[in-house]
Amino acid sequence: MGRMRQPSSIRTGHEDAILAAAEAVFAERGFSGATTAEIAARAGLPKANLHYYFATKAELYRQVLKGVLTAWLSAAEAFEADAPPAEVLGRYIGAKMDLARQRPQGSRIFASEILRGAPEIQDFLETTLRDWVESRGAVVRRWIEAGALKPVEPRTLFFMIWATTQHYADFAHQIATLNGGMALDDAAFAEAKRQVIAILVGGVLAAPRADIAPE
Amino acid sequence: MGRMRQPSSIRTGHEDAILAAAEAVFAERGFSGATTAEIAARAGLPKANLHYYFATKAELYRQVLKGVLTAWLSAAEAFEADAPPAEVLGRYIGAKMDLARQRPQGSRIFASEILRGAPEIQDFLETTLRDWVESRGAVVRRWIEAGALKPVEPRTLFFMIWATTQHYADFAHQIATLNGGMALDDAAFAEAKRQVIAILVGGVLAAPRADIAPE
DNA sequence: CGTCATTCTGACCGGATGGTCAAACTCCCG
DNA sequence: CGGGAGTTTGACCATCCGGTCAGAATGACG
Repeated sequence: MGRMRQPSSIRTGHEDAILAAAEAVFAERGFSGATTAEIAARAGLPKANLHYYFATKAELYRQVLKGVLTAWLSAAEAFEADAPPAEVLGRYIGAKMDLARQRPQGSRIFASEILRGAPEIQDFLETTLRDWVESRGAVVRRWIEAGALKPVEPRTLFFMIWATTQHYADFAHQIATLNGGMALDDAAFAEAKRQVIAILVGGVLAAPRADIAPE
Repeated sequence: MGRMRQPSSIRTGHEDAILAAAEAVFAERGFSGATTAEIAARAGLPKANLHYYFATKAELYRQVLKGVLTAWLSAAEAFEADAPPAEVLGRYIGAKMDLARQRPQGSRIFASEILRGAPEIQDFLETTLRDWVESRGAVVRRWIEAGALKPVEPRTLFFMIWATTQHYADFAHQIATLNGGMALDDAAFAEAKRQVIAILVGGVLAAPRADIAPE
């Protein structure tokens, strides 16, 4: 509506509509199953118009993925702050659970992309993500050395966190089916979030007293 | 080779070859991305011959899925035996980790199917799986009442187990990339398996002494 | 060896889909 | 009001892909 300068408001408006529609369709159908015709229809535009803004389906897909990774990086920041391990981990897991709840489509696109062998985001995995794992892994190792955590390979812990939190987005259909056919309501999800945090954090936190630790 | 009676050996032989090729291709490309031509080529047969044994791509896909679910049910049996919770859970998680290691393709096809909204296995989810969750959920609840487990919603526990174990199959590419570009070797996987079991079981087992349980 | 069922396969077809294009339309600015 | 940049769109095209089919090859059996 308002008049913008450089990128005409009509342009960004339509681009955003297309990106939103594309995110939904890619999440539902996967890259191969998605059609530009359906994306265009859901964005309320003729197909030719979509191709005016995004030359190819692959290019559009890449733009969508970029948005997804940006959101992921935001949640990843919850791992900052030097606080007690239980607090940092709990906050991080909570942030990832919230992301799975609020933007499940992004998680699904990411999962689908990895399943295909990450043809479009291999670079992200090898640079940004690898660096992230290395730096936070060092933090985890420090906690272990300080006796605050059980001795675990940091990556194993990250994988468990990612797997569990993203499961609530990627497998939401299965979860809903096992919930009587209805998606978890806010209360049920909040409770699941609490329990996931409790189990994971409780699972890696060093036992309160070493002398009674089992095994 | 040998002469069989009812199903000619040539028939079952080719069917098996096609099913194996199909499992690989469906896992790599998803249902939409897979082509009958590639499946046939990988099975060493002309495309028309594939369609002689399996009328449609969807029919072939269903057959592959059936095999996947059968394998899943086998692993699910590890939840039997009335033994201490830690043992039963550990054995079950271990079985699922082994399955993820040995038949990652099956897990990927399942994941891809759920992502699409389970168009082909909705029935399985609503019957077999729902029953399984209900019966084992009852077991978990009994453990909780007996004070052996922390009070958790059984489904939350199952989701965490499924998510984590299947992650090692579904996200193997990401794991490999974060492992320096190489898949986990047997030793690394065995160690991961041990830690996953320790964290999950340790996370739900009731604290050794209630009087020092946090929170 | 003759006959019939099964298996094999190259050639083909129709529909779907990603992408193109030229002609129109809109809007801004001088 | 004139004109050019930016935007819109129906019509169109080439390719890919699932699936068909007729006829040939193969094998089983009396």
